[in-house]
Amino acid sequence: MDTPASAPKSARRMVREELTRRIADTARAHLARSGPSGLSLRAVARELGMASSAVYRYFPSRDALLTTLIMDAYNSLGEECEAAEAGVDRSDLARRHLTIARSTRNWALAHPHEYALIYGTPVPGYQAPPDTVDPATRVTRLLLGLIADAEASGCHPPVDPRISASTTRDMEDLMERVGTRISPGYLFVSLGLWAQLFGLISFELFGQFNNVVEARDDFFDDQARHMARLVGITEGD
Amino acid sequence: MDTPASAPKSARRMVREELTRRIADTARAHLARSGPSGLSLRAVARELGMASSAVYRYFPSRDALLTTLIMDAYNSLGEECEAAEAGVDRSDLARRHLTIARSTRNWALAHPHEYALIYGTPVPGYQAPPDTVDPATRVTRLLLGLIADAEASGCHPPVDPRISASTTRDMEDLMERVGTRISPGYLFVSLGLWAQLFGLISFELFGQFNNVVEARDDFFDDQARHMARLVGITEGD
DNA sequence: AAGAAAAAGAGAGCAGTGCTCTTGCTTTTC
DNA sequence: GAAAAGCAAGAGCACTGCTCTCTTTTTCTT
Repeated sequence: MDTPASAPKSARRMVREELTRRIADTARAHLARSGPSGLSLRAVARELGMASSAVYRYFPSRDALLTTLIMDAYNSLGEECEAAEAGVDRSDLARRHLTIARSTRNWALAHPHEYALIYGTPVPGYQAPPDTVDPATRVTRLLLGLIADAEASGCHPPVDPRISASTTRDMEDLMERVGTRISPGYLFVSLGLWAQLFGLISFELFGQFNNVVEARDDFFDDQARHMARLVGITEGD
Repeated sequence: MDTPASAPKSARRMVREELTRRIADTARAHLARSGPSGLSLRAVARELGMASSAVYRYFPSRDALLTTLIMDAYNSLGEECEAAEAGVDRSDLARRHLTIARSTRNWALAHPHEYALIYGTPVPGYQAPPDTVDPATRVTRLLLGLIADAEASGCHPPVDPRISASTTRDMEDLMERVGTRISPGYLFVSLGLWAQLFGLISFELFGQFNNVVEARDDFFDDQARHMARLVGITEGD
C-alpha cells in the first residue's frame, strides 16, 4: 500500500495527531498563564473533557509534554526571526542584525513563559533529547550567517579579541550547516554578542532591570546597535 | 533588663532562631539536590524530625522559605565577590574586573541552583519583597564602583555608544550609594557588559554552551578580558 | 464478513505535595 | 499561681504525576 511517511494518515492516526496537537495547545495556554511548574496534566485533561489517564496515551509523561512545548517554542522563535530577517536587504548588515535582535526580544516579550522554558532555568529532571538540538540552533544559525556575511564583506571587530582558548571546536558543524567559515577571533566576539543579546532579554524578562532601566524599547535598540558596532557592523553600510 | 536589639535572645527566641536557621540550611541542601521546584517543605520537616505543620511556625509559606534562600544567595554571592575584589590593588582596574567576573562565575558553578534561583526564571507566584533589593545589588554596586573608578582615571569605551534613550533614571540612587557618578554613555556600555557577564554564565550553566564551547575556563577568562577592553579597561594598566 | 489484535478511554488507587485547623503541651509573662 | 503566648503534632482538604485494571472502539487479518 502506498503509505509514504508524509501522508499515511490511517484515519485513526489523523484523529490521534489532532488530539495530540490539542493537548499541546491547551498545555501551552496553561503554560502562558501559570508557568512551567504550574502546568498540570490533570488540568489540561479536565479542560479537554477527558480522563487524566487518557492523556498518557499521547504523552508518556509530563516531561514529554514539556519537550514538545520546548521544541515548539524553539521553532516558533526561529520561524519569527527567520521570517523577519528574510525580508531585509541582505547587504544591509546593520538592519539584519537589528531585525534579528528585535524579533528575538519581541517574541520573548510576547511569549515570556515559553522564553523562560528555553532560555531560563532548565526544568529539574528534564534532559533534552537530541531532537531538540536542531530547532534550538535556528536563531543561532541566523546570527552565524549574518556574522559570516559580515566578515566576508570586510567587517572586523574594532577591538581585537586576543583569544588564547580554542573556543570553537564543536562549532565546526554548525558553521558547516550555515555554509561558511568564520575566523576564530570573529567567532569569539560573536559569542560574546550572542550572550549579551540573551543576557539583555533575560534581565528584562526576569526582572533584573526593574527600577534600573525604564525606556526598555529605546534602551534595547541602542544596545543592539552598539552590539553590532562591536562586531564591526556599522549603520549606513 | 539590658536587651539591645542585637542580643535580647529570651532563650526561647534563641532556639527559635537556631531552628529557623536549621530549616533554611536543610532547605538549601535540598535545593542543591533537586532544584527549586523539588523543594518540599514536607521533606525538609521529615529530615528535621518534625511534623510538616510545625515548619509553618517558622516560615508562613513555601515562598517565604524561598525568599530567605534568595536573600541568602544574593548575600553569599555578594560577599564572595566583595571579599575577592577587596584583595586586589584598587588601581589595577583590569585585575579588579577579572576578579569580579571570575568570582561571580565560580560562585555560580559552585551553587548552580542558587544561581538559578536569583538569575534564572523567577519562581511563578513569587513576588520579591523590598528587602531583597539591597542584597540583590551587591555585585552590581561592585561593578558600578569599578566603572566609576575607571572613568575617573580616564578610561572611556573604545566604541562610542551613541545612545538616544534615557537609560539611567532609576539608577541615580544606586550610583549615589556607591558614591560616584558615571556619565550616561559610560554607564550604558557598562549595562551591556553587565548583561554579557551574566549572559555568559547563564548560557554555560543552563546548557546553551553544550557542544558549542568546550574550554570553558579559558573561554570565560578571554571573554572577561575582552569585555573589560570594551569599557576601556586594558591590561597592564 | 468474522474473529483476533491493537489502540483508546475511564476509573480507582498510590504516594506525594502545600496548607489549614484543631487539639494538646510547654514556656513565658503578668 | 493564673493567664497568655508560643510551639508541636495529627488529621484532613484539595491537588499533583503516574500506574493499573477494565471496558469499549477501531483496525488488521484470515
